[in-house]
Amino acid sequence: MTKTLLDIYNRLHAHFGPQHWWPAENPFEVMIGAILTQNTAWSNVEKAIANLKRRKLLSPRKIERIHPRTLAVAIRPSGFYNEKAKKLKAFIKFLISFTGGNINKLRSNGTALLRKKLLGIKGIGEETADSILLYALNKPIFVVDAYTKRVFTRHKLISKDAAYGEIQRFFMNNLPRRVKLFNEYHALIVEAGKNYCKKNNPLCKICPLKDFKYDKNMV
DNA sequence: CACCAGGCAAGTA
DNA sequence: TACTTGCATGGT
Repeated sequence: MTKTLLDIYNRLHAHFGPQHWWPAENPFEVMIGAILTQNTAWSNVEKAIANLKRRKLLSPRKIERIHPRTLAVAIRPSGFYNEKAKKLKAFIKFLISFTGGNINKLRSNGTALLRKKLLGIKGIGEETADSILLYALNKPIFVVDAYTKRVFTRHKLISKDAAYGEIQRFFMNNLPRRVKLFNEYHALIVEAGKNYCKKNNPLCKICPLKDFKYDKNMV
């Protein structure tokens, strides 16, 4: 039952190799990056993060105190900077009120509670919440994004109109609940989506999943 | 020039 | 509920 999704994972991993996500120095940086990368190329997020580091702003207390306009200027390269400045402030406000900015204390809470809390913050939706849970807090939850939907729809493994939660359950119900696996799998899907499952290229000849024989009853 | 990128919330019908 | 639109930079 869990065999086929694992087979796809193995195929992708053999092709692309380990992805080393999330590229950041610490969990706090992961959380900031998760917000900054919303609908934005990662290369632009890197510039914004570098600006924050250069200005010594990459800490809960600094972002708590800084004026939104100043914060917006620093994160400008990541786009939607006024919106994202608000989002960062809202997230930090939650973080400080909830655990005083202590990440370990944050991590000591259950996944379901944390997810609910994160979704209550203006600017954090399901993907961002799950990215924070998995990549910053090491919680076993599967991250779904546009690539996940595109790749698995193209390969006819999920329906076109599947909601976020359905797709997430599809993976979580059919894979061993391991943080490392969820981490690597999502990153590999992103890599596959970037490289192969593009628009105008649905039948890519070198797609690593091209000749993959899947079982219709895999789930 | 157009299109896209590791989304989300608010508005409309 | 199911679309649509605003938000914005930087790479191809």
